[in-house]
Amino acid sequence: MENLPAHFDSVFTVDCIIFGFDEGELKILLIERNEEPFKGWFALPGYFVEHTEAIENAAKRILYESTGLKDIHMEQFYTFGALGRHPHGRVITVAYYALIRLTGQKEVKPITNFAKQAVWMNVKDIPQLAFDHSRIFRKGFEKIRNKISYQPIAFELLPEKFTLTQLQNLYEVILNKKLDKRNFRKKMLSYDILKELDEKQKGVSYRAAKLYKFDKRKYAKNFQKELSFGK
Amino acid sequence: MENLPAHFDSVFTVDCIIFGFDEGELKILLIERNEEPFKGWFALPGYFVEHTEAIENAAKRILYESTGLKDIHMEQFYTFGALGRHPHGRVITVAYYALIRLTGQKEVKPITNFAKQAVWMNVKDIPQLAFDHSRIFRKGFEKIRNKISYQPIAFELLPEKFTLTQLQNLYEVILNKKLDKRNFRKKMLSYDILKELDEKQKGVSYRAAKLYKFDKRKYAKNFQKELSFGK
DNA sequence: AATATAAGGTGTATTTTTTACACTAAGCAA
DNA sequence: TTGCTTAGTGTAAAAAATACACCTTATATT
Repeated sequence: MENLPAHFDSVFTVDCIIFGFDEGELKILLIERNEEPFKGWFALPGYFVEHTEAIENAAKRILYESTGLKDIHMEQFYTFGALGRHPHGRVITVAYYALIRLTGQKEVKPITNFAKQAVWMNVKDIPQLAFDHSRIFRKGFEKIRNKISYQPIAFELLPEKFTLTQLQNLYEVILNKKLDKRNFRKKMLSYDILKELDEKQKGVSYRAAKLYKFDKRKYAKNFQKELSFGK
Repeated sequence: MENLPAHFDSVFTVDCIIFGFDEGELKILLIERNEEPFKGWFALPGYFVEHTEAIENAAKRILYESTGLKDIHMEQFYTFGALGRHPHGRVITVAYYALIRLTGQKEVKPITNFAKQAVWMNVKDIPQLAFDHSRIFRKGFEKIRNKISYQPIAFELLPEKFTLTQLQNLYEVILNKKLDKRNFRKKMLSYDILKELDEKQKGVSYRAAKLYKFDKRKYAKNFQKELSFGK
């Protein structure tokens, strides 16, 4: 790397908040650290970024190593670079979140590096995390909470076919408030971004609900106009 | 820096989009590069981050060196780390924007490092920039465009005392659309975050308008409730 | 077969918010 | 005094958001 002064080099890492939705609960994947510092603490999955890879690639790699999944919706949301956030020196951390479909997914392949175990933990029960990961988590959670109101990210967390009640539950968990069933359905359907399937829920011991799919084509068509200007 | 593997070190920098509003135009500060690569091109002000400083501090330093200003509203908005974005190797860049009061400000102290000159350029006339700075600019501009609709950032760009017409002009320039005067005033005043002053505009060759101030106290009081939940 | 259980699914009236729209008032300059 | 330029103001209509309760349907239980 000619011309770039080496004394400006910094250590930096990517950390990921991996969200999943299962049994009505929003969860994130945490690893239990096997090494100092913060041995025995829970932490967000993360790792160093190589000299030769793009940041985004590092994020994808971490997701793959934590879950075995590829081609997942990931988004960078903030970069943490305060002094003293890592006990061994200044470390820059670029934080991403990922939204994955937990339902149907069998097992999560746990990380071996630095990790004793990997667990899915309800966002309502997250303990104090290693380093400044509690802060990172709060910031990322806030990000998806804002985003869900104007971008179709909820569908990344649901199975491909879902009921309106499942969709509403997910909104309720992320927004942390109860929503009115009739108003929710009216509004969601008015966006005209769902495809109603000729299919119903199975294996429930009560009246089965209709299944829907997110329709990317309709979404693109109907929200193109969002970009143009009214008066 | 014991314990952290040196081969993960990366070069990284902070770049700033410094926005100013003057004579009805939204402008950013650009420097003309004096050195290769991209000698003679315009670029965002930026510099390497030292080992021993927090990212945010580097951003403040760059702002100070470019404008002589301190205690300015700055916000980090994205980190760029693709391969090939710098011809001499992989460079990570954390991007910030700053909102400053240009009106009343005399001169901008130009950067000497790497810079031939520093100029204020209307956001509508930005040429192709060095490196991937065009992309950084677009992303930052988009950020403030979104943000202005739900956060009181406009006031950072206006003089302390301003007229409603000036405020509306600023919204129009950032949102890139004409707004209705009556509706704009009605809505803005309904937020109850402005203090009407017993003072009028001076030095205009037509009827002088009332001056207003942004009232932080009112803002805090009235938008506390935003955080609580309705049904 | 009848009944109980549990969630699915639906409409309307009210309130609030957003939009569209045009003229008079004030101050300065010629 | 007249002309010019921007300041400042209200109302009606449309659209969006909210509040609210009952019947339907599928399964499980007796």
